[in-house]
Amino acid sequence: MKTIEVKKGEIIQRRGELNSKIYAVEKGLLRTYSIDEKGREHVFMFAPEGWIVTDASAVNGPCELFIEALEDSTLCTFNAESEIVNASPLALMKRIATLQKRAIMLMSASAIERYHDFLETYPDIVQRVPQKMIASYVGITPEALSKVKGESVKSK
Amino acid sequence: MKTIEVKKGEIIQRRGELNSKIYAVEKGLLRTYSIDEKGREHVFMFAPEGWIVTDASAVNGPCELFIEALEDSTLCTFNAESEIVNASPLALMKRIATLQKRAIMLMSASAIERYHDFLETYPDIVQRVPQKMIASYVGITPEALSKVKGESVKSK
DNA sequence: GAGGATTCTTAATCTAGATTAATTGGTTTT
DNA sequence: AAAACCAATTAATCTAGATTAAGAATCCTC
Repeated sequence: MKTIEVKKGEIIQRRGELNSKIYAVEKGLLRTYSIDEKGREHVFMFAPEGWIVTDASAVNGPCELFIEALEDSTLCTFNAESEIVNASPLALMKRIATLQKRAIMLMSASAIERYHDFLETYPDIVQRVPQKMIASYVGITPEALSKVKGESVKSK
Repeated sequence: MKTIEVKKGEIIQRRGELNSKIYAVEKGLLRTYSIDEKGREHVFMFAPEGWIVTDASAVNGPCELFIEALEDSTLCTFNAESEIVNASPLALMKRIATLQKRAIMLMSASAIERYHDFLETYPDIVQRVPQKMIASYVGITPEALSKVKGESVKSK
């Protein structure tokens, strides 16, 4: 385990890399995202202070996700291979619960509902990330996000 | 840990129940699903022989998912609370990887692509589950699934 | 601090998939 | 074996969100 500092905009991990690590965010803000065959980015999760990030694609295979610093950040890094075995199964279960909820939201909720879920999940970061990344997390285009936000304000 | 037999159509666990368990399918076929506020079912996963099912919503809280036997099945049940701590972190990581892939598919792939992903994920169960449950797993209506399957046949 | 590049928003048009509805074939009930 | 019900398909219409485009605001960079 060691502590590292990363600059805003730095890409900490790229798809295809083998040395998958676990990152605990002490200060700052990260995001993870995938890029599909059509070259589109999809924000998978954000990680502000106190959150933990791993690409769980394969414990000993190439990773699927990119990890990027959205702000200058301080991170604790753990070697996934060795440390994961000792990681708390309860922490992993929490992670599974979050993912389960995410998948269910993507299946059953509308764009505006998923936006509100984003606001609940990350109450403090709306001002810190660009709209287009929020739209990507929600699973829609930035244009559509502008539209539904405008509509939900009007309808009040 | 103990082995139980369940009949086709039996609901093994309901949303809101507290005694969350882990089920390992020895024989048969299960599905898990959620029901949203509009009363719609969403198939979360299938579990044929060799698969494991848990509702990971909350380790000690009420569960989110319903679990139903789609065929007469034989299951090994483990008490989640006590056994989860000893569960292999690697098995949990595999589960996280599956969920991560599912969420990414839901964000970035079209209905027909997600249908093909279903076929890859569960190569042996197409004949064993009704179309409407496959459609629900894919995240579309049965009508839309009929349509896209018809189109992909024609285009060959 | 001017020029260029992003970002955000609004609007017009388009499309994947939803909704509604009708038809057919199976299954279960009695 | 009818009656009633459920599953699957097809077609017509509708809608949430995508795409395209254009203008205004904000941010780098030289």
